[in-house]
Parts: sequence; structure tokens; C-alpha cells
Amino acid sequence: MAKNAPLTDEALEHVARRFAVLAEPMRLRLLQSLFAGEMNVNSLVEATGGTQANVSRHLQTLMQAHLLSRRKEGLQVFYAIADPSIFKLCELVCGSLEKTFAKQADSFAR
Amino acid sequence: MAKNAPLTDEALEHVARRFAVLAEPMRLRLLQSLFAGEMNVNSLVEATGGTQANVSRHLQTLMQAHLLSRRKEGLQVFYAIADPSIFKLCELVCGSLEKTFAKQADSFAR
DNA sequence: TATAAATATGCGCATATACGCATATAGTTG
DNA sequence: CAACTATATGCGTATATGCGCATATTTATA
Repeated sequence: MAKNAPLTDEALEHVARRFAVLAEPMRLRLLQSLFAGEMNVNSLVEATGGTQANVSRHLQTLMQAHLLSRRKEGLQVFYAIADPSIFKLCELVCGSLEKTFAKQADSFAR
Repeated sequence: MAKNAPLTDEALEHVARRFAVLAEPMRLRLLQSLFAGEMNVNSLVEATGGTQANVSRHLQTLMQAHLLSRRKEGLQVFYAIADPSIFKLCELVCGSLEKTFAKQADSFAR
């Protein structure tokens, strides 16, 4: 996307969709919990403080975006991060936000 | 965000907001146009095919997210990318999507 | 000062989606 | 098969936001 040929409209929509999937605090919370390794739904419900229905729905959204993998074991379903680019994405955004806030703090300090 | 302490709710909302700003095709189109260097609003209107009002609004959104810088010169206003993390973010997402689609194509091919 | 050009903004509508509630489905165990 | 557990889903509502249209604002120029 950088210096390469401009993306087609369809490609841009895919990129936008990927960002949209990451644009919900609850989904970020789920991903953050899964950073430590795979977890079943109930554990994620406890870890995030969400309702079971809502957590299940968000997990489905993350699955459809190919960001998670799903494994059934008896009654339980275990989810895990399937797309390692998530780690760097979050790191990049956090780093950028830190810089921005540091600048703002700085401009107040002097 | 990776192995570090979990982010606070407030921090998560900021991260989500950053992703949300990137979750619109028109804004991605604007950023893509600006990858080549700073441009004024009218040029961006032509480059993206959007209306002047809509382009102006999206530029404001990108400004509020601290992703762009703004420079006035007479009647014109020039915008430029102010946060270089955008480049890597887009590269990461594009790379990840390419892999996903390649896998899907592969699973059909055999 | 009047006019024109470039950009920004107020407003209304249409659409997307997050959430809560209830319920359905799948799998286990008695 | 009945009861129970874990997870998924249908439905309605509230909210957010993208867009078009008209208009306001800013700045240059005659």
C-alpha cells in the first residue's frame, strides 16, 4: 500500500473491514486475553466481564475476520489467535498513541 | 499490549478509536493519496472522487486522530501524513489479508 | 467593498452494529 | 430419555456515523 500501486476499491474495503473488526474495545479485550494463549468461552467471559452472549458474538466476528482459530473439546470451545499480525498491529498503535500523548503532556508542561 | 500489563479500559478505547478512524474506505483512500506527499483539499477531492464536503469532513477526522498535519497557504489548505506508523499499519494489514486470501485460493485449487 | 474561490460546517436521513434478553443447539451425564 | 452445561443465535432497541445538500467562513483580488 505504501509506494506500490494504489489499492482497488475492493481491496480498500477489505482493509477497512479489518480495521473495523479491531475497532471495538470488547474485541480488543478478548484479543488481549488471548495473547497469553488459547481460552474457552467461559474463561473469556470471566476475563473480560462481558455477557456470555456478547462474548460469543464478538468471537464469531473475530473468527469471520480470520483472526482466531476455534477448537471444540467436549462441551467447550477454545479460541486462539490465528493471525500473528495482530500483535504488531496493537504494538504499533499503542506506540503511536503513547507518542501522541507524550507530546500533548509535554506541551502542557512547559 | 503484547506481554505487558493489560491495558486499562480507557487505553483500550483509545486504541479502538484509532482503528475506527482507519476503518473507512474513503479515509484510507485519502491516506493512500497522501502517501506520495502533501496535497491540498481540491487535489484530494479529485484524487479520491469524493465530494468536497465529505473529503473535508474525513480530513478533519484524520486530523483529530493526530494522523495528519495541516498547513494553510492562501486560500488552500495542505494536508500531510503526520504519523508514520500509518505506513506500517497498512502494510501489516495488507500482508495479512494477502496471506488469508492466498490460503483460501489454495484450498480451492487442490 | 463586492465578488469569487477554497474550505468547513449545520442538518437530516439512511445504515450499521453493539448490547440485552430470551431461547435454541450441541454435547455430557445420570 | 431427562436434566444439565457450554455455547450460539434470533430479535428489538439504542446509538454512532457516513453521506448529500445547502450554506457559512476565510482569504484573495478586482
